[in-house]
Amino acid sequence: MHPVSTNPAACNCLALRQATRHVTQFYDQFISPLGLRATQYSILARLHRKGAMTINALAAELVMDRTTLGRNILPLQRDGLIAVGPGQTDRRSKELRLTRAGQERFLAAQKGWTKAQVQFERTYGAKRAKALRTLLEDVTSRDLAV
Amino acid sequence: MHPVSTNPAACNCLALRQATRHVTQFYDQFISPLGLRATQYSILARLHRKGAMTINALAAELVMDRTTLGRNILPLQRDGLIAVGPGQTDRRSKELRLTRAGQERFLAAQKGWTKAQVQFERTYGAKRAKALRTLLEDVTSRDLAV
DNA sequence: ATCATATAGGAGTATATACGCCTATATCAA
DNA sequence: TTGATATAGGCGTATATACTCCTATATGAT
Repeated sequence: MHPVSTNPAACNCLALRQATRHVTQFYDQFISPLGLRATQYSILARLHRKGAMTINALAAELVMDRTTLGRNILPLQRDGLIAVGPGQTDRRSKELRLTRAGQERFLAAQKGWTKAQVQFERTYGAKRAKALRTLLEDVTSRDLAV
Repeated sequence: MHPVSTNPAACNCLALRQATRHVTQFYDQFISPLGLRATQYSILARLHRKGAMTINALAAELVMDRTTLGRNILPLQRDGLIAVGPGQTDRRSKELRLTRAGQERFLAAQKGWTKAQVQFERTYGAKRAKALRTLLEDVTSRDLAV
């Protein structure tokens, strides 16, 4: 009924990458005028919801390589949106926290995000979007290790 | 029943980006030892299946920005995997084609891709993968323009 | 034929992504 | 206490992504 698809045109990875490029450009139309890229928005959003946390902890939550997050925080730090301090208990770690400016920037960008989300779900269908997120979260949380 | 979700934790864009990072790393484990990244593999695969085409045409097929593809072909060209020549009818365009070395590299990498695809579908479920691809292709082909 | 417009692609710039190797600190066993 | 090991994070390097502005060529109207 559902054999494994080794049809080269049915690459799960390519389908994901194409959809992500397409959707990221759409969301970025709404949030980049407010001074944040998609990745930056997700970083500030997480710090806003969860409070201060270390690079490793935040990278794990965002399903992002530790070193990638290390690069991604640089422009945010440079622009004064996040502050980086030593970890409370572990001197090796760095704690990331939203600054006042970062919180304000995030709240402004959130208005753009909401417009993008609403328009996306109207076009694509809220039911379909929910089904997609469920499948995506299942992929993301699954251990695919070799 | 299915209201538009403006729950900040239910961002369609973030769900896509996280899943793409996760799955790309998995597929890359299989194909990068054979000398290609995921994006590079998709470029060579398309040229192999469709034959020579211009930058604009290939970028459209891969749902990739024209300028992004222009950068992405540089290492492939440098390594002699693709050749870039003038367009047949339009002197403004550049025609991309697989070289012999490119074809061989692709065919070798395809073995790795097949292993990744098979293992992914065994872990995630072939039926679920099919459903995911259908939803993703629907997103990708849809005009989301503001 | 000429000029306005449209299209193909490149260059500069900036961020995003991740691998391998490195240093510093923490932890745990003897 | 000390030595082995594990963990937090940085740095070098390379590719990936896309925006803006630019040049060259093609096309279409007059």
